[in-house]
Amino acid sequence: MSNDFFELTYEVVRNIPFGRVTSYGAIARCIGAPKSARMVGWAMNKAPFQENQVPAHRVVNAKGLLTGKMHFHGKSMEELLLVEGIEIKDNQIQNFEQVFWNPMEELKL
DNA sequence: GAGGTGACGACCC
DNA sequence: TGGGTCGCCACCT
Repeated sequence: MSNDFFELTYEVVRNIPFGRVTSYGAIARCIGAPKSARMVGWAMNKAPFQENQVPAHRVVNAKGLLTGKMHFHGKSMEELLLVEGIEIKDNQIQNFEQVFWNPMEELKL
């Protein structure tokens, strides 16, 4: 199943707990494709098209920067993350390490 | 059918 | 320490 990559990506993102965020690279590495971080981003692009809702707003780059907020229509990632209690300043997550959620640690695949 | 792009990351200089 | 470049693979033109 070549689509396992996307499936796993969506599943991992879906498992992100409330008030936590993660990075594309972390997910990519968790599914066994550390060099395909970009694919994770592309998967996020396809996420809204999936029937299963994917909290893509909880996924940011390794720096905690909301690079993909422009792709969101309607409410901004900032707003969604702010509701979860995550502080955002200048499109960057404050206390990134604090709110960062490592799929490897929690999922332990 | 081929080339270029992209919600990134890591390596090199 | 910081900036620039390459890699990666699917989707779009």
